[in-house]
Amino acid sequence: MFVGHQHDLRPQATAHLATTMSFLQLSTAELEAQLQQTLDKNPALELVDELRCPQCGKRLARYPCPRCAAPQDNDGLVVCLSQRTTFQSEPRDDDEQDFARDLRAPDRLDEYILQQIGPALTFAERPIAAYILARLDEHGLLPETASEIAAYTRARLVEVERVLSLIQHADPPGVGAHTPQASLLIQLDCLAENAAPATRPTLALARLIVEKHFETLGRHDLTRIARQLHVACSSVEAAADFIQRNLTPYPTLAFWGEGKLINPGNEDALTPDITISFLNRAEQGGSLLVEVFTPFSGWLRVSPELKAALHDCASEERERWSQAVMEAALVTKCLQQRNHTMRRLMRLIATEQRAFILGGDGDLHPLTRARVARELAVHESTISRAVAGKSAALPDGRIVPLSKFFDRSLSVRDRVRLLVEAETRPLTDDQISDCLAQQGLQVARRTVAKYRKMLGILPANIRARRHHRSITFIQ
DNA sequence: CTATGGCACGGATT
DNA sequence: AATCCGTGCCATAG
Repeated sequence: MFVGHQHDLRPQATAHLATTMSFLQLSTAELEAQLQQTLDKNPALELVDELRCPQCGKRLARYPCPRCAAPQDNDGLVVCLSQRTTFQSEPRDDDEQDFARDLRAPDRLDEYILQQIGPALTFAERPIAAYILARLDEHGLLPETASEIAAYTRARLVEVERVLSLIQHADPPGVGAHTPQASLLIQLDCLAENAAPATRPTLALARLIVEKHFETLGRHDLTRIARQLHVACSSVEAAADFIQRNLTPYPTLAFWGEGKLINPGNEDALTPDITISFLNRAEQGGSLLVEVFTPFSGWLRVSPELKAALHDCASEERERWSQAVMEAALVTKCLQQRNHTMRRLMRLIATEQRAFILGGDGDLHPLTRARVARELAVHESTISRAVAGKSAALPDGRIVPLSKFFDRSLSVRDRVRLLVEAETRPLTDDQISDCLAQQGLQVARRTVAKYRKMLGILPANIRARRHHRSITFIQ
């Protein structure tokens, strides 16, 4: 979602401003499209593999030429498109969070599922599957009904239902269900296929409870269920415990483990605009290499030939070409600006959030765009634009949107997650709040509740025991 | 009475 | 100026 390229020729001042701004907020892919378009249309702008100094003729790795006096008149007409910024970040004295973090599981849920069901799909069913997967919410549930999907994809209901069934029975079982209840039922069915005979009765009872007494189960009124089903209370308890232990109302959580949510609408997490890696093998403690991706490699410049030829041509032509040259100069200048800003921004982020880059969510320091803007002496909106819609690949393979570096509460959320993971008996929101206070974090009870919800953790009275990270086979 | 979730307000952030 | 976020208050369920 970017502002369309202006085909008309505006007064320079506005055009400059507009281009600088819009370039900055473009992701690499979007920038590539824009640039390609401009390259095709504007003969004054050219892309060259290597650049030679107009004075000494030497091949340049930097512009302007470090040896010769910089050609002042050409200033701003050339931009290098291979960006590499390296720097040392301060060695840290305190913590020793140097243990290896486990590497990430597969990245995208929709791809993962598509991989599984792909072979079973007919050609016509593929778009339906793609649509459904795109519409999953962050818990892996499907807000729309099958008939709505059918209407939207102009497919027959039976086809949609078939695809839906495939998705629901693919690996994180229960994905694509309409409600948590439906999801649980599907998960139970999947479990039933491999169930050992001994667990069959429990399984059957669990299914019955979920199907007919879901509401009551939610209130944890087990005795009532037992009474209505004419079953022993202990059996109901066993079934409830089984459900608690092996199922999750949020299928993706089971799959992604501890609270790593994916955002299906956010495809820019796939193609990072920036990579951060270790400069040498010296792993921790060394410097970080930050690399800002650019659409093309090489140099972008205003064609010197065309510029020279400007003088001797008809005045009518000259008008148009001079416009073209100016636009080309503008584009390169803006690109320089963009690169400069991105480089400075990333340097700051990488030093400031070194702990987070090396470690995990809990190590994120609070950082605001406003502060970055102040330190870099640019306007706040500049930082906003620079951050918007871009993502960075971290040394350990995580791909995070740049906005994550500015998440105010990520580290606290992580603390909450750890607390709940380590709990022996369910902690109430108030207790969690107290624990946090002991760690020096003053967080209101109400806020803990919000974080809990964000993490997909059920309220204390519902989660009797720790929940498992994935559905395991029963023996 | 306790634990939560909903609504909404104020201040910070973008 | 618009939006986001933490939080307090209140209703509700157990």
